[in-house]
This record gives sequence, structure tokens and C-alpha cells, in this order.
Amino acid sequence: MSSQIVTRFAPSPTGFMHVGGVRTALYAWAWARKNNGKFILRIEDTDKAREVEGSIEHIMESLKWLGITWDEGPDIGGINAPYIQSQRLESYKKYANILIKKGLAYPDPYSEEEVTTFRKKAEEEKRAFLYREYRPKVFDEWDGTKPLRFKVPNIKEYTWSDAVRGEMSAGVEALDDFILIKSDGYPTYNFAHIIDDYEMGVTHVMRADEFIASTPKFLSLYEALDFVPPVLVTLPPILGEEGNKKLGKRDGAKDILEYKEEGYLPEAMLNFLAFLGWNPGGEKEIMTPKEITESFSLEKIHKAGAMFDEKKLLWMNKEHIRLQSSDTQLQTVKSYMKDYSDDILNKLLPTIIDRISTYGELSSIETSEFRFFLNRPKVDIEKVICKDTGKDEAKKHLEAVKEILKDADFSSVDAIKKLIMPYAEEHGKGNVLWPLRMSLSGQEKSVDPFTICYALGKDETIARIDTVCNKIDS
RNA sequence: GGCCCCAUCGUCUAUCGGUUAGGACAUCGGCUUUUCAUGCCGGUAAGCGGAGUUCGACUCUCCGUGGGGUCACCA
Repeated sequence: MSSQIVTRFAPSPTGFMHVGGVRTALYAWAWARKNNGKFILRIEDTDKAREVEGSIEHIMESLKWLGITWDEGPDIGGINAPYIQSQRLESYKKYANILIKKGLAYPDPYSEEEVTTFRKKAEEEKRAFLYREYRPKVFDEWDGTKPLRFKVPNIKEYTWSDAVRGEMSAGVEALDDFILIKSDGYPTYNFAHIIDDYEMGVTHVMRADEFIASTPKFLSLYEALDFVPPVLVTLPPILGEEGNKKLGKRDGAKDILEYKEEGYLPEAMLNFLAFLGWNPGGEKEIMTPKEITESFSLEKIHKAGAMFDEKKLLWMNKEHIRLQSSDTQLQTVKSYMKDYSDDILNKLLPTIIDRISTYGELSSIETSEFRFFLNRPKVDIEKVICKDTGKDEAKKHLEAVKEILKDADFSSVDAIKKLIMPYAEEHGKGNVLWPLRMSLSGQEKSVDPFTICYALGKDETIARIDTVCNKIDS
């Protein structure tokens, strides 16, 4: 029990989730699942100013969509409840008092303006700002109106081990008297996450590499509190498509649920994100969520950042669509093509699956290449007639095909094909099949003529041919 | 600027001292297809530079270069 792996995802409720956040959650979740451990969802809402209404629900919806399930969290509770930091203020106060008693925490005597002045001075002198250079000689009593700062006990060079990056180190410039509790009574991330991870028994902390720089501060605090630090797992950044900038909300990182709207499959997104910064080593790239959690390992997480390539995501989505059962495919297609009859969709399914990369492509009737199955198309007679043949010949072939189809077996695409092909080969495939396909679909880009006949059915097929033949005459 | 991290095809990556540096996406060409799409076959394309260690370096070390992160009462 004591050796159980415990991971967590601890977002702040400041808006939607983008791919970076999702991937962090995914790795923490995958590692817990791989080890039959526990995955906790915790909300870090200590910055009330940045909080966005509805974020928590949005985050949970995003995770649920992807199948990232948590064992403890704000909605389901658990032995470490509560899971929202603003409801855990007593804990932070308790440990703050322990630090005060040890002489390792003190109220910041300066005003915000004064601190800003110190910072500007350091900036002008082109050196890192260190608050501890201004540390007061005597500590006042903390009455809660001033920020409470951590007095770094040992100014030393820290070295530590990261599960991904290996041995790491930092200079003494990385250590400073950071704020534990803000003047509004809420703790900072730097303090709160350490207390929570400890109290919740978190064994592995996954987070992006922007936290490397503050790791010495965390280490110093673990020491002061006599906590055993968790295993640190630094994740590589996800870069935007254009440049090498880290992908963030400001440079167009999308809400993960937008991909849901666009008809992406959650398992494809999971697969894609998993491989953006991790690779099991083989040449297999398409993996189910189960395969991913089973083969997940910390050693295989990459150090270098990776660009988010939507083209590859699109391809991956197509592959995952093909992995679905035909029944699931049909149900999904139906939900996107509500205006089409079940009969047509049943017959068209293989063709549809063959041509789409996301189900979302089916949502717009206006631009759908299948729309002529729904309504009779406006047929441009000029385009029906082959350049090489005259309109008389085009009509002759259409009439001939019609005669063949009249008594044809419409039970399969192949049956129809077998009947028409001999005639088509005799008179030139293009001369016969082009007018046929154009007559039925009215568009140059579309499905092959045999599948069209099959899906439309005998009556509709013949009716459409008749319509065109009459039009050629007039 | 200080501190820290990173570095293989355009992109995602394999390689854990000895390989014709492999795969995938994208791209290009061919075949299949009446067109489009699919499918199949094939091509172009990479170890940032310089020292060192070694019989041998993409792989180990150092320097440089480039990119990134951080230096908040944000996380």
C-alpha cells in the first residue's frame, strides 16, 4: 500500500484546456494506470483574480472525453478531500505556522511598490532579482495582512535527479525567499502544491519544463518541512506549428474540446498526444488507450520539445476510424448525416469511411460530396456529354445502361458492376461511365458509378437517367 | 544579463560505440481507378559546428552556435 504509485493532475481553473495541459494529465494518468496506482484530480484555484467561471466543469469534461479517469477528485471526493485548494486553507496555515515556529517564514515588511523598485534595480543592472538580498534582519509577527515569505535556510547549489532529464543542478541564484501565503490569505502555487502533494501521498509529479528553474526552491522547502520529495518528471514542451515557440493559449492553442467538435476521436487525440513527447521504441504508431497505458514508461519520455502537427493528427484520426467496428462507424455516421436514410447510409458506409479523416467532415450538407444521394442534383448537360462523343452517343449509352439496369440484380455493388462492365468495355469505359456518373451525381468529384447505383436503388437510378435523357433531347 | 534546459530528414521519431542511419506524417513519381478518393509500389530528404576520448562515434566529454525556460502577492 505504501508503495502505491500516486500521480495527480492539478490545473488551475483559468479557462479551457489546451493540448499541453491535456498531455500532462495524460502522462500522469498513464503512469498511474500502468502501475495500478492512483490518479488524483486537484484544482489549484489560489489565484482568484484569474479564475474563470465554469473552468472546472470544462476541465472535467475534457478529461472525460479522452477517457482520462480520476480516482479522487472534486466531483467524486476521496480519502484526501477536499480537492479544491481554496477549501484547504487550514492545511496551508498549519504548515505555515510550523515554518514560522522554526524561524523559516516571515512577513514581508515591504510594500509592493518597494519590492517593484528592488526588482527594477536588478533588471537595470542586468542581473537576476533576489529578494533575499533585502531580507529583514528582524522578523515581525505575522498578522496575515502581509505576504508570508519562506526564509531559504541553505543557500547552496542544489543537484537533484529527474526521471526524464537525469542529474540536474542549479546555481544559488535559483534560490530565493518566495512567498508562501499572499496578503489575500491564499497560498501560492509554490507552497500549496507541496503541501497537497505531501498530504495526498503523491509519489510522482509530472509537469512541463518551465518549473525546472524553481525546483531548487521546492527542494529547499521539502527540506525545511522534512518532506521526502516525490519523483520529479519533467515533460518536454509542445511547440506551435509556425515557430519554435512553446504552444500556449496566446499563440493559438486550441481548446481541446474544439477537436471534439470537429469530429476527432478521443482515442486518436490520446494516441497523438501520447506520442508527442514519448515513444515506446518500436515502429508501431497507432495504439489504443489500453496499449498506451500498458507500455507507458518514464524512461521513454523525451527531453526535447515537439511541434504540434495537425496533419499527422488528421492521419492518425483516419486510422482510428478504421479501427472502429462497422457498427460503431455506422452509428457515428448516422449521427452526422441525420437527413440521409438508413438504407443509403448502410450501403454507403464503406465508401464514406474510405474517404473521411474525421467524422466532422460529414456535418455540412452543402459541401458534402455525398449530398446528391439526398437530393437529385442539378445536372449540367454539357458536362454529361463526353468531349470525344456527341450528345447522341451519350444518350445512346445512357439508354443502353438503363436497359441493362432494368432487370438487374441490385443486391450488391459487384452485381451491378458485372452487368455494366461488358457494355462499357465494348463502347469505351469513359464514353459510357462518365455520362452515367454525371447523370446520377451531377458532380465531377464523386463516388464510382456502381456504388452510386447501388446506394440509390433501382427506381431512383433509372429515374435520374430518364431525367437526363429527356433533357438532352430538349 | 544571471541561472538552467535542449539539439537526427520540412515535421514526429528509432538508434542506448561498429547500421547502406530505420519507420511514420507531409511531399514528389508510378501502378490501380472513367474523374476524385482509397489502395499498392517507389523516390527526394537528417546526425548544428569544432576539438577530444576510442581501433571505431549520431551515440561519451568539453567548447562554440542555435533554440527554449526562468528571474511574480501566475500557475
